[in-house]
Amino acid sequence: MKKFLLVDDHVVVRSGIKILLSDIYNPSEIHEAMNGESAVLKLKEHHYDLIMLDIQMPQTDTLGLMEYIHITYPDAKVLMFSMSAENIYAKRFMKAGAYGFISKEAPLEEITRAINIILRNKKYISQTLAETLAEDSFSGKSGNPFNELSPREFEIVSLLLEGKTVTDISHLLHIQTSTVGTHKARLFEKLGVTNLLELKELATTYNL
Amino acid sequence: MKKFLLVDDHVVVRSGIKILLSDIYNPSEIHEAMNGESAVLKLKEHHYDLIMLDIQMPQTDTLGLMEYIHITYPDAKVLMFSMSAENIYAKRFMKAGAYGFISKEAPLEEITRAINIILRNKKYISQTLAETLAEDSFSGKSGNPFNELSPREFEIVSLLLEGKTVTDISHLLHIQTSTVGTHKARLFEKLGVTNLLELKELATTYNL
DNA sequence: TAATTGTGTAGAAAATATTCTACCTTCATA
DNA sequence: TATGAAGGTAGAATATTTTCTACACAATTA
Repeated sequence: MKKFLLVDDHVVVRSGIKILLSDIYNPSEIHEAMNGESAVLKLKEHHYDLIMLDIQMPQTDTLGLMEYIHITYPDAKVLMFSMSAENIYAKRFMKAGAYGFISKEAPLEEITRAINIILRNKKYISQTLAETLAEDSFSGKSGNPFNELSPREFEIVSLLLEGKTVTDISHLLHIQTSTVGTHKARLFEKLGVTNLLELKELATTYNL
Repeated sequence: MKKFLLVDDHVVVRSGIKILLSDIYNPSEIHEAMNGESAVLKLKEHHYDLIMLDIQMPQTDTLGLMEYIHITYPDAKVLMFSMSAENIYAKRFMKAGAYGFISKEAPLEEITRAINIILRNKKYISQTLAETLAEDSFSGKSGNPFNELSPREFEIVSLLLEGKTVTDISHLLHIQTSTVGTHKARLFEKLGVTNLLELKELATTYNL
């Protein structure tokens, strides 16, 4: 009897994963959370064999949540779910302790495979992610300038790309606007851009 | 016995909607398509009571698909599905003949309501969309929102899209920054955007 | 013709963003 | 173990942007 936790803000996505899971593991117990807060509460009360976590949720700092889970429950196995194709986020989440990263666009069999692998206590690495990782491991140069960013800078660049302002971000992250400003300036410098539109363009070419 | 067509590239989303639909209408026949091409083929062979169409699919021009469906099957009822919240595209899809537009973030009841309303041959308009539409319906506006701009506003929007700042523009045009600010605010209002990134996106969809 | 609407323009005040400097930590390494 | 680099944080001073209000001048319309 496996116990799962689904964290996703879309009711249709949760339903979809739910039937997928109950197709593979029957019987199984499946809990749902539609945001980080409720996920944290669930985790306090239950032990799960697998946590499936959507990386895009409004009002939720998913990377932070992933880190929290990893620190608080080092044995927890988290499979990150992304709406967009395999992207630059994958590596960061893996570094933060995720057991796997998969796109919702992936075929059913691959999702199933990922889940099975993780339940056998191994990390799931997709083909494309494996290639990216391999590429970086020689050549300290990653080719992708976004990888030069520190975790905090990356967090901020993501928010900036969502159209958030410096003030928005300072509230979201509970830090001063000057701090956000500093990060922003440093990351613009690292990426070699001078304004938001250039940043956007750069992000697009690296499909972030 | 209702017949549905789901067009979405995500297997989990399709599954989710599927159980939602079969909860509401039982028995029902539900077909799936994971891209525009396969949707077109399905439409040639079947008549559907409702088509649910995701607006975000890679390699698919969804607005074009919507127009095609509307022209080819004028009686077809299409409910657009968007991953993001109610957005600037809604209006354009409605104009292209959609029967409704709903965010996947919407609560289950609202999705259900939308489907029911459309099956009763009425268009489903969300509260927020209704407000936007009501506003324009007075002015017989053209398809391209950029045409609503005054010459000066258009001049400024172009410079903004080149990455120029308000100050840059005030120098270029020999006017005060507050003047540029006023134009900028008015044009954001007219275009229904709230930040530069949204403006950029809108401009891109109209390949400006 | 009088009233209204759309445009282009700013001044002033308020809100935001940027810059500069600086202080901790942590971590790698000479 | 001392040294220095990298990262996260701000305070303060500046600079820029936004907002609000207002006014003039068409063009349009009642």
